[in-house]
Amino acid sequence: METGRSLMDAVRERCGRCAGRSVSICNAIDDNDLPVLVAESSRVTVPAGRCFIEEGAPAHDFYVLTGGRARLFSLMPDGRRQIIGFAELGDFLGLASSDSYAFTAEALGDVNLCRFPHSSIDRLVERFPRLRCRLQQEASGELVKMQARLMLLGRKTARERLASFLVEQAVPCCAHGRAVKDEHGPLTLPLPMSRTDIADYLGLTIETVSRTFGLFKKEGLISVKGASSVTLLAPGTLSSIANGIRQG
Amino acid sequence: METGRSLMDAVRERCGRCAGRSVSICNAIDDNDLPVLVAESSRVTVPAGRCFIEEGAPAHDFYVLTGGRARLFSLMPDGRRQIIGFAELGDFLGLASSDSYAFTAEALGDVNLCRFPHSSIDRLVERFPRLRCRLQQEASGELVKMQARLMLLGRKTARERLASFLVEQAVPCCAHGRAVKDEHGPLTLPLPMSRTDIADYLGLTIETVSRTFGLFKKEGLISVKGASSVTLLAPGTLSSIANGIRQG
DNA sequence: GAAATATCTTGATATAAATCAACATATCGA
DNA sequence: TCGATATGTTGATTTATATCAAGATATTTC
Repeated sequence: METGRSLMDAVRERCGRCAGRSVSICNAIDDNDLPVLVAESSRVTVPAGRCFIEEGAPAHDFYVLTGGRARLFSLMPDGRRQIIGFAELGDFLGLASSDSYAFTAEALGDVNLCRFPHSSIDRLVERFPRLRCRLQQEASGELVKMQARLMLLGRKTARERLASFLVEQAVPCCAHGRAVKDEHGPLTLPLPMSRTDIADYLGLTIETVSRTFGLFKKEGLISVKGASSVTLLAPGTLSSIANGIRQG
Repeated sequence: METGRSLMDAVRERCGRCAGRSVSICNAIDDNDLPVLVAESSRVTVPAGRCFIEEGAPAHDFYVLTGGRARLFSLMPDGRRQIIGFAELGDFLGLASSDSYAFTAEALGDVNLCRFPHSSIDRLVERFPRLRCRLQQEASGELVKMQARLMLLGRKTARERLASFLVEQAVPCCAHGRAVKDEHGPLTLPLPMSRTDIADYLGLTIETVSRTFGLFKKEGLISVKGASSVTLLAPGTLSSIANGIRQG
């Protein structure tokens, strides 16, 4: 059974070591069934700055992000940009599309992906009904996040927006399920995106973002190392600011 | 077969005459199978101003809106409100929730609904696999709309927001699939929501909404009858403004 | 490792939209 | 039908954030 053996090797290589295995939609599929997953998908590597989904282009594939981070955004004709989200490990991309993609996805650093053609997802879903539920769950979670972002963009102040952003970035760094509180002590986060990205994510200008970082620093809420790393010194206070409970 | 006959009568009563039948998720189910749908759901009538979904409450049910309109919103602790959307005929409510609802739903006028407990949807989906696709499609469409709303709230001016709102309200009034253009001539829309609702939907204040209505009126883009009805005199121009192509 | 370039921060000023305030119109209840 | 209440409009002023403009750090390139 040479074929069987080498297939298992391929699977071990692809899914066995995949960092996204347990957090992505792939966790709806048993280890035993991984060969099917491998057969229906292909691995893609995208260098920093390259787009792998283009707004308006025909939507043929879904992607699972298995390494690195990406910015998702739309543009207005005059170049105004709104960043929809920062995709991270395990995120499923391409749900928000009918015939064509509703956003562009661009690698922040180097990015690893698994590409699933729509037809592959159809076959997988047919074979593993649990996957359908998992996709549904993914869509629901995405919708809930979107609603929170509407509140942020429609009704929050610049301070509240930046605080919300920092707390949101901290969530994956925290123990699962726990809220962000002061008691957890300082929390250091990487910020792989530029200030411009943060501004376009929060509906602000780069200057306002920079100034607000400055204020938080002065107030002892954060400390900054070289613009691409922050330490939350008072995560709970930031969380209160984010929710409009406390103003500073 | 008296039972059979009366059941068919009940079905004819409930789904046969339902205005939402062809636009809601129910269109994934054949006429022959409607009795199952009737058995798994119940009709609900909600008087004007009453909430039928409460943000944070445990999410037990989905709803299909079959008459009237509803405002969906979240609140911040200090009362700031963001309207997530205005639900209309055929809309499927409750997808954006995990254990608890992510928004409150409040009847604008009197509202008719079909309530589907989660368990009923599970059974229906098991029995009619096409329904799963339809739900997926519903979620995708919702996500695409949400992304457009992020751009609106994050990057558009007051003029662009109101123009976007008016064009959006016009879509269900247009022939299906056609874009809103000037050639279609004047388009009269009911506006069942208050100015405050519109403001909270667009991330503006009531005064700014009112002033922008005033400007559009003066510029001959719209005419207004008693605050709850607008006529779009130049739908195409409004559409250009909405997309930031033209500023006035 | 120094120059060149890009990114970020900080300051001065402008402005779109918010807030405060008065008035007008519509809706409702007796 | 009329007064009372809610809702919407318009005007004057304030303010949070954008814009304009330098300067300061990073980062990259040779």
